[in-house]
Amino acid sequence: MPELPEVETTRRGLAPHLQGQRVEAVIVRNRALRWPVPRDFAAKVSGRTVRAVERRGKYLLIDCGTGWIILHLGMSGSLQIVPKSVPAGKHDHVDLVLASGMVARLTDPRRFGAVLWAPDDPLRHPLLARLAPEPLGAQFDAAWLHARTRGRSAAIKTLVMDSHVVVGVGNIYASESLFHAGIHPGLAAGRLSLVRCEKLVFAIRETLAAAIEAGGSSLRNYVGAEGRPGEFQHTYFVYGRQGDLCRLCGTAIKALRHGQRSTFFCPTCQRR
DNA sequence: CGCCAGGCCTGCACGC
DNA sequence: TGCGTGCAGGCCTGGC
Repeated sequence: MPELPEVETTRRGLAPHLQGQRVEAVIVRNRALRWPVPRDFAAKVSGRTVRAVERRGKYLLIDCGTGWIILHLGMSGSLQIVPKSVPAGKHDHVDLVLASGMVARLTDPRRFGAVLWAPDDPLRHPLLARLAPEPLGAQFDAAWLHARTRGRSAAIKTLVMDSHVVVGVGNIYASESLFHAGIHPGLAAGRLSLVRCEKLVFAIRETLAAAIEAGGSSLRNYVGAEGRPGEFQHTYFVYGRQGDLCRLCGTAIKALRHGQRSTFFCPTCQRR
């Protein structure tokens, strides 16, 4: 589910409720996430006051002063702020009970998400240490994308989703960005010219920024921290639109598979 | 029943 | 030898 825009939407919704709040208690109902929630997680976090809620790629980072919570929403996760009187449901695995009387509650039916503890700089954690630049940051530019794709024969779609090339772009926004850049998803990445790298970088930034603006996309069960669904899915040009007509040229949208993931594109607007 | 689903790690065989 | 690459598999539940 959540790609960068959904994670950023969650971060923005969460931050005002968490910042400066003391975590009175931590309830772990199910440790069996993507990786087990550390046994001492509750002990590490209880009693700490949250300094900041940050994000790196699709990871949420909660600064507890004495260490950081590293949180990933996986495929089906969401993190919501609710009053602590709200009873926990079947898929509510972790609660941070706040002094304010609210809880930050992690819900994740498929349990592909993660809740980890980093005693120091979370950016040095093995999962984060080798991540590519942020797509909305200055480091991610045409020169970077061009350099990272030289000599690569894999489809550009695959590389756009590779966190060593750029972080945060998942299956939906990869298809959408390539559409906006006019690039065929199956193009061998190494054949992308610098000018087209420029277009793709621009398209990725614009697509993600617009999605954040819309509060992310809601497919199935995604909701932001305040429980509001995102609206960006109404703006899709290609994702999930196989057989529907291209909003720009009227050609039927086609589907492909790259690395077991479905890809959608307009055969007229997108060229190799 | 089988297949699909927004993520991401590991491991394998293969070809250069 | 060591990459890059495309797979399959794993972690899970739920909807069609």
